[in-house]
Amino acid sequence: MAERTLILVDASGYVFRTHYALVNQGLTSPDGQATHIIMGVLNMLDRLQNQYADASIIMVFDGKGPGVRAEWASDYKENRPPTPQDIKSQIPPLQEIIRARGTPLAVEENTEADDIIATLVKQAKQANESNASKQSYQKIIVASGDKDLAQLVDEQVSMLYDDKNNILWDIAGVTEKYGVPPRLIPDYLSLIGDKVDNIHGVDKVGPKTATAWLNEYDSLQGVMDNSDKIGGKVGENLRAALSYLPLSLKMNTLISDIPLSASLAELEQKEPDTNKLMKLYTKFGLKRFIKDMQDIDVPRPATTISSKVIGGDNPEEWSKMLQLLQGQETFALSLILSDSDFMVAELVGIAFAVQDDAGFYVPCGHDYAGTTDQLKADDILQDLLPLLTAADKRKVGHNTKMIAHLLANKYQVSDKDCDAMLDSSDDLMIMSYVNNSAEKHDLVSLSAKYLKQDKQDLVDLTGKGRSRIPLNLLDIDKVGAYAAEEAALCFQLQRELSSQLQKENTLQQVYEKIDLPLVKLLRQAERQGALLDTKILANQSKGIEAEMLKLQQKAFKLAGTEFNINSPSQLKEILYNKMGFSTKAKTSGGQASTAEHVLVELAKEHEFPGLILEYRSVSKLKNTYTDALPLLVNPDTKRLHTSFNQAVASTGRLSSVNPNLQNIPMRTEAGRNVRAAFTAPAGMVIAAADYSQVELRIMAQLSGDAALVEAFEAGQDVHAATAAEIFDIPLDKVDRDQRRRAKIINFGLIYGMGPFGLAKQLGISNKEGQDFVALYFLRYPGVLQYMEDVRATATKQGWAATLSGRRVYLPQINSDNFIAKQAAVRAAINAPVQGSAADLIKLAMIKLQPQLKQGEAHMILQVHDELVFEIREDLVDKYKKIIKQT
DNA sequence: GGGCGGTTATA
DNA sequence: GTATAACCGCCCG
Repeated sequence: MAERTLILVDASGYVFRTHYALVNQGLTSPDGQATHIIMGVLNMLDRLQNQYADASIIMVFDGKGPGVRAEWASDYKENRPPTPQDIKSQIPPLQEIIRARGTPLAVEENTEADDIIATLVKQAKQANESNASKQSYQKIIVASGDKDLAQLVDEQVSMLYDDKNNILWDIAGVTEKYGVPPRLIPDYLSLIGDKVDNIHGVDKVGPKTATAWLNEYDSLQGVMDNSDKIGGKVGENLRAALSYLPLSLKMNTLISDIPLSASLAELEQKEPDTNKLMKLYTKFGLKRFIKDMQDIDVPRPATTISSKVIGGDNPEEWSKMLQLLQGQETFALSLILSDSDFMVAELVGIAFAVQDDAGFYVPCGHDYAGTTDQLKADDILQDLLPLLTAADKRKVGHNTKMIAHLLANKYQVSDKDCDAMLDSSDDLMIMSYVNNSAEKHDLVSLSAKYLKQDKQDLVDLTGKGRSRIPLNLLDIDKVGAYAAEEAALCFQLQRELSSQLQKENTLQQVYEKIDLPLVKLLRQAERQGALLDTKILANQSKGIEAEMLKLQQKAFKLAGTEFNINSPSQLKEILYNKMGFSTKAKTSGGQASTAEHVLVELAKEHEFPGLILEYRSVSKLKNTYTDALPLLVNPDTKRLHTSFNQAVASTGRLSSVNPNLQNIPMRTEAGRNVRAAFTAPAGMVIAAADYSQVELRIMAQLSGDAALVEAFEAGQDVHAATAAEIFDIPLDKVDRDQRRRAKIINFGLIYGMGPFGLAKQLGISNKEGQDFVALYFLRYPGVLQYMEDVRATATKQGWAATLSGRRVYLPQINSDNFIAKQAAVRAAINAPVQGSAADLIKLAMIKLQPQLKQGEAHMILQVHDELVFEIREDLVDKYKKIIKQT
């Protein structure tokens, strides 16, 4: 059992105490709201957390509402003056801040903090006695200046009466202070009474008399029983009070069995929500707390790069900076953005470098209390735009598409200016990708690889997950040092990567003629976005939900038990242990697989696996598409903006994220309904153009195989032609199954499939598979030759090349691990095919874009061999020709 | 919350 | 038997 200290803070008590202590300090937030209580209580909390570093601290507040004592005595607290507005207004934000700090907070409606504390004390003691409890409390401390709470003190519980001077009372301490032990505190208070709370005591009895009586007769009951022995006026008063003293005692006794909405075990310190916290601190002008949060020790390698922050209080510096940039042929820039989503991001600051060892940072969007003066983003960009768009000035950035998005989205920079900027920029991410797509392209990796420099990592600055602090809330100097370093490293990297590309002319060409010019088209397509009919999808979701429920119920019935149908591991248990199906395949983890192809097999013997397949298919549709896509529609543009990643796919393909619009369903009827939700605005239509059999055509081109080339040149159905060849029959005698099998071979070919895989796919024996492949290569000897060539050169060089000269490196092709090596060989065979097709469509996009007039036709998506456009209805024929021709 | 395995959507 | 992205469950810290 873990042992620690539990501190229960009478937060409401502190609220009142700090109010009267600090009310004259005039502390306010930027918008004039009083903050002295927030400040005072947080200071107290910080003190406690520092002093009791390992303690569990719970902040306990009074809840709204009259509470049970008002039922017992209708005049309870009647003499209290109304709570000052200054106090009332600070409690909700204070509680919000405490919650954001992750510090547990206990508050219950119609309940006083004292009673909650008494209840928690009781729970803590029970935990200490229980063997089942995971947590025990070595010490229980009640932090309060309120004498009521002194009654809780015993061998396990002490009371922190004054946290500043660390005055901690045990039983002896309480006894010394009040003259009676803690257990008699309610009795003591009842005799004295409380004018303000309207708890009636005995007239003329104060602390002295109360102490004396209690020491004589041991308890209030004892005093009452002996009331006739007490003479004089106080004796009379005591006898007069006998009727109501039991009620007073009840009022003064804390209640320790309050039903709590969160038990002690649930009141745990959590990770702070730093983002929210920074916002709250900023809102209330709590500068010290902001500084504390920003004061993160960033592990920094010794850097030789100097940084300078250009503030808004010094416009001449900015002018000098601009002049400096004007005099340069090349400058690097690094943008600090508020968000990774290009549709949302705003500029926080911008860094420049014109030399290897220095950078400048111009902050403009830091947004916390206590920032130094900043220039305005609009002014900076207005001054900068001529430089950014100047054709004779080379800009260097990392992920320049993002930079252009920001300018276009938030700072009204025109498409023309964005294009002009991108046309005169180098993108280090793209340069690295062209140089070697198999490596990483982030600046930390590039700095390490090309410059042997240890670049500061962004997460060291911001933290991650819930504790991440957005860059606009981070200290200007810290972000400035980071951004300036980044800009200087970009400046250096451009030189290194340029010379790297120049060593290989074909790579230089791929960069200049394909991947770099593509950046601006992708930005436009992403910005244009796709229009989505969310009503259609919402309807589908509803239908699917009902269907899922039905399928699930049926499946439970057949299985004879309920289980999580989404869990492969639970399904595996049901299928193979409970229901007795035989396992057909294993997962990579060695477990019995429940993958689609397995369930298809099992579905032949029983209804159950088919139900699972059906359920999976519809739940995939719902979770990934019909439910998820509408959530990603941008509220401003009402469109779906994917982001094309130009530097992840090893072969040169693009990929699409947030959302992935390259895997919208197509094959099944229900899936195609998702496609139907992609629409065009009035007067426009969606149009798609795709290459026919592009990869096989490229295989024909690469191999020069006579039969394959001829099939395409004659305009034949290539799968039928292949069937005719290998089954040795006339083209017009090929049946459906023969065509199907030929198609499988053709595709397998592109993927570097061997006889074994083919046999499995076609459901034939390994021997038949071998015969098939042999026969294929007999008919297409050029293809065989090509594959052997690729295998040999890839093994020798470590890479394979596409038609445009793009390289696909295969790090594992000389691996000692046979499996890994074989996989690399297959990738080597596929890479020129897939990669050349990627080059081809990229070139087509670049050629096409200038022919698409604004407002008439827009490219909105690329799906590997397909381009999707939005075209004005009346111009479809015109653009159809242009697109097809191009 | 992060990472990974399993599964499934696309070309 | 190539290339991707996203979702869910599950385990870990």
